[in-house]
Amino acid sequence: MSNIELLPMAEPDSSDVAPCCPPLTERPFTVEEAETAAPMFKALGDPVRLRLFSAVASHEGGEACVCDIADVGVSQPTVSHHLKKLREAGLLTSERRGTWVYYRVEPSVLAAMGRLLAPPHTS
Amino acid sequence: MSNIELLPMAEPDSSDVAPCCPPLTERPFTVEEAETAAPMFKALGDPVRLRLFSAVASHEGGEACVCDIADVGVSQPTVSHHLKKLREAGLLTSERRGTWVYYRVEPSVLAAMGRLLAPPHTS
DNA sequence: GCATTGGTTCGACGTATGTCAACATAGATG
DNA sequence: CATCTATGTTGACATACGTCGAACCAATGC
Repeated sequence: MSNIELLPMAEPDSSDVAPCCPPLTERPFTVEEAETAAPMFKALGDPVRLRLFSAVASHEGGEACVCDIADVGVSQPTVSHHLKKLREAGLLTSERRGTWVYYRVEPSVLAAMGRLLAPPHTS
Repeated sequence: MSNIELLPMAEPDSSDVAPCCPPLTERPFTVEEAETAAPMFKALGDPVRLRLFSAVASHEGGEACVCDIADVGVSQPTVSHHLKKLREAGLLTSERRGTWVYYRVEPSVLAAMGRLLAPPHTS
């Protein structure tokens, strides 16, 4: 049911993060809105990055070690490069724990992008 | 009132667009899924294109004349170039009616992209 | 300390991209 | 037909991007 809000909510802004822009269909984007939102789409606009992001997002707990997702057909420096791009776009965060580096998705960003693409009321 | 499908449908591949992929968080994308979905994100990954797309999508009836949306700060050939990119990505369709050319959004694509970004079940 | 494994950073290279000015095309209008 | 307006296309240019190998840091184990 609607037990989605029962989480401790450690980060107080984790529910309304990235109120960057209204749905694309609501009104024409301003220059600022476009320059804020476009980098997120751009980051997902490469097949390798999309696979890396999907691999992290679909992994247990939305978190994955680089070693678990690095098999995407390009060299390891290239994987690192793409993960950095995803980090810079705000879609992923990274953390080193001992030997390995773990990447996790920023759930609020996913929700915000989904809201951007919400279809208009097809009444 | 569901007369949306009464159009002649000149291009046969414009109707079944984008049952392309599951949500990004469901499982790691395959190479094919990534190469299908990435171009759509890529097309929205430029600020000018994002503004053009939003301008069309938010216009009355999801349709707009080029002359109504061309004021985005770049030259007219550049606008035309970006609209072509959005067309090639399957996000927009164009149609000439008399003097003006009208662009409209492909609603199914919007829905498909929104589904891609659906957040995981936080149960 | 030294070797090993995991991951990032650094150059370098070829290709793609965004942009414009100039030209071309399509309808409308005289 | 001539001309004007609205879009699209072409060619050129600077910049950004994706990719790799090599060099470099970070933790672990000998």
